[in-house]
Amino acid sequence: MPSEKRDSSESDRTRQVVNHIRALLEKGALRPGDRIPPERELARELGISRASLRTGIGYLVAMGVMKVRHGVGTFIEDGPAEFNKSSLGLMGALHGFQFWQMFEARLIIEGSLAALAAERGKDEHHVALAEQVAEMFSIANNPEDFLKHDVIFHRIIAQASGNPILAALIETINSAMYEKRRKTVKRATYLRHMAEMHREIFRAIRARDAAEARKQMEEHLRVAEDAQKAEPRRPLPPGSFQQDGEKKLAAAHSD
Amino acid sequence: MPSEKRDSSESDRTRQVVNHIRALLEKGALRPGDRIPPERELARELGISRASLRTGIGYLVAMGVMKVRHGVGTFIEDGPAEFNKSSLGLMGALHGFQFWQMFEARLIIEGSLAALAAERGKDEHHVALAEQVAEMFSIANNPEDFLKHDVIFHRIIAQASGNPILAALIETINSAMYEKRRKTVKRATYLRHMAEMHREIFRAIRARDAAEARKQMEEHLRVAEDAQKAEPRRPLPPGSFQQDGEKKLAAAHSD
DNA sequence: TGTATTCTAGTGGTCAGACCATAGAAAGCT
DNA sequence: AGCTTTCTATGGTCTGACCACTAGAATACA
Repeated sequence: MPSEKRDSSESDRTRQVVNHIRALLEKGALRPGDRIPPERELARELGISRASLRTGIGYLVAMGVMKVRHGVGTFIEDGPAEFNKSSLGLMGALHGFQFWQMFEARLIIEGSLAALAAERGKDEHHVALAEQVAEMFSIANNPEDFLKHDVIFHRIIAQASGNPILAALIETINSAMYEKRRKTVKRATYLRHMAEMHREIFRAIRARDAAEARKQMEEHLRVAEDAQKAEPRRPLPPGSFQQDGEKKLAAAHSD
Repeated sequence: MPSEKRDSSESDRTRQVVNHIRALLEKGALRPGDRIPPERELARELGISRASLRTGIGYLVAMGVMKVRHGVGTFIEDGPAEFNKSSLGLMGALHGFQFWQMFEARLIIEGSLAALAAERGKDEHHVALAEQVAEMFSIANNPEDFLKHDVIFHRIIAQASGNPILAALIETINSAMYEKRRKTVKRATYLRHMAEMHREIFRAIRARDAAEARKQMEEHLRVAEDAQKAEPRRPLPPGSFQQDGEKKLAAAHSD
């Protein structure tokens, strides 16, 4: 008999819970924002202990599919698609990610996202982008607020690209970088320049000029990276990535 | 006082466990493949119940940082960096990912990966790639084995790119597609053509021709996608993605 | 002596039930 | 009405017992 593919990382009960939820999601019986039944009740329905149910829920929470609110209930995540915020940080700790690599990944993905958005963006996206750009200009002296609109601007582009998978990936990366960006932008004196760059990106997207959109986005991100680099080098805060770390090729051949 | 950023998805005990492991990873006291102490023992050390410890471990397992082997022990994951295999599938069920979107993401990321590999690849990578290509030619009539070398080939390129973050992302995507590819390749009669395409990619990388490497890779993936599409359309197997699904813009504006 | 079988210690998986902590709703007070 | 207190529902944690799996040791067999 051909043995079934088993992801040995999940035990039977956990798998049972995950499949149950997945089935409900695929059937459309469960949608973002919905609440699932109380643990005691759902455990009884599934015929498993509450502890096992909680293991399965924890698994789904860790993957960014569900969210638990103590004293309130357990819900299907309803924000933009992304992997769990801390996942990249943990993987960084394990595999020695470095910051320039995050910027590189961001440059590649967001560049393509901008190009796709130029090709596929609808009017509603153009409107939303224009609004964010306008906001950036109007409050160009409040770094905190500025960053907020910056994040939304990029998120709309991801949305406009029509590829939610790439959107989820970049959302994960940006989440991991958010704290650092927040500190950087705080002392930024170039917010107006930033706003102008965003406007250029927007114009290219609205003009459906994919190549230009990519170019502007890449330039924008390079400037952002340089600004980051210019930051005073403080000792590594807890949870940051390593400064260096060569990896061996060995693992690549694992069967 | 500025309130601390709290990821409300993790309770205190879970956080405690995750931070403990993270700290050990960052300190280098824990490396890929290492085993952590037995649950009963570690729980006592941390001063928490075994149940809580297990919650934390489950969290780390779900994020692909650890792996549990029943009856043996709990280990730090030692394979290539990637998010949990089922994460993309779950997110797909939740956000309606489609297959063409996976191919598109793959095209973009692997194209860039090939270009980076051309720029940064070392001799050892060239050697390893050549070996895989040779294997592909030699066993071009055994689809199962062929796919194995195909996977390794792409993994080496990711490694050679020098960006483990992008490598982890593509590894996650490829994992999610593996089962489907396995079925496709089974009836493939064009394996020799595939091998030739891989050889072209390899040559471009060895010649350090980034543009050509990207071009060849993209062409290769387009052919692979067409082969996939030519597959007989069977009813959606459990765990697959939806056929269609427009998303609203609303979520993008969430604060 | 070498091999197959059985046993056993170690370790993760599940269960049951109790009690704690939190958030929101309801009731009571002024 | 508006504030405070209490109650209720729901998730969080603990304890300790028992089940299930794995690997290696001990044993039996040839």
